[in-house]
Amino acid sequence: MKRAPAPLPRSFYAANPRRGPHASGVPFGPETVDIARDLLGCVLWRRLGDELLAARIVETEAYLGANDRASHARGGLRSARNRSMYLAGGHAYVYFTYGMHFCMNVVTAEEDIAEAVLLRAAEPIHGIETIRRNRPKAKRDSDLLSGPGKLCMGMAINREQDGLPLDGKALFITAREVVIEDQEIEVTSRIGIDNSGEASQWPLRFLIRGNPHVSGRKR
DNA sequence: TTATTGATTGACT
DNA sequence: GTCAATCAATAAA
Repeated sequence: MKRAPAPLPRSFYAANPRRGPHASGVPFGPETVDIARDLLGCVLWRRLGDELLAARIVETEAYLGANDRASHARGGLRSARNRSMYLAGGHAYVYFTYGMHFCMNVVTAEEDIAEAVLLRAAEPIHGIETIRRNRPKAKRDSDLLSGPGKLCMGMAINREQDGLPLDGKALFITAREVVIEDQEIEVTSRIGIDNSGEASQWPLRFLIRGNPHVSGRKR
């Protein structure tokens, strides 16, 4: 069985949302934006019994808590669904949407600050046979994890992983194995949140430029 | 209590 | 390009 590197330390996820304006132009939540960027290239691991699945993160989006109209925590809302968003940085927030899909976030910042990074797409690097079985409708390998719902389906992530720490046995994230230059990172507005006013335009989506495993239709 | 909508995907024209 | 699937969370009444 493949041996995984050590998980990222909890300090990796310790954003400080009160530090001030950010160079991105977003008027708050500076560090969670940086964590969304830094998560590109990091590896998401999932243990299923004896088997380890792994995928390199290639697309993320930052969600900035109470002041972000697109966030499930907009206006400071607390509910049974978004409870995990208020955990300390370094936990998973997994939710169910459209009656059929799960999406996984990496919670950032301190406890009671509901900031998080949505994992939108990844590139399978280990356990790909199992990932293919989990994604029977995928027509090619670059579609196995090329969207937030696909990523959860392929990596067998569901309600049971909501609230888990990201340095645990069943689910964890490890550091980049190669350098990623700033020029390799593309920044856009977020997907699927058109009804969130100005927040719809904020540059909070990060992806590895030209990577075939990102979300969206392919040529 | 009922109605609307969604951090999506996949099939179809 | 359009649209159905499918249901929980949230909003509206």
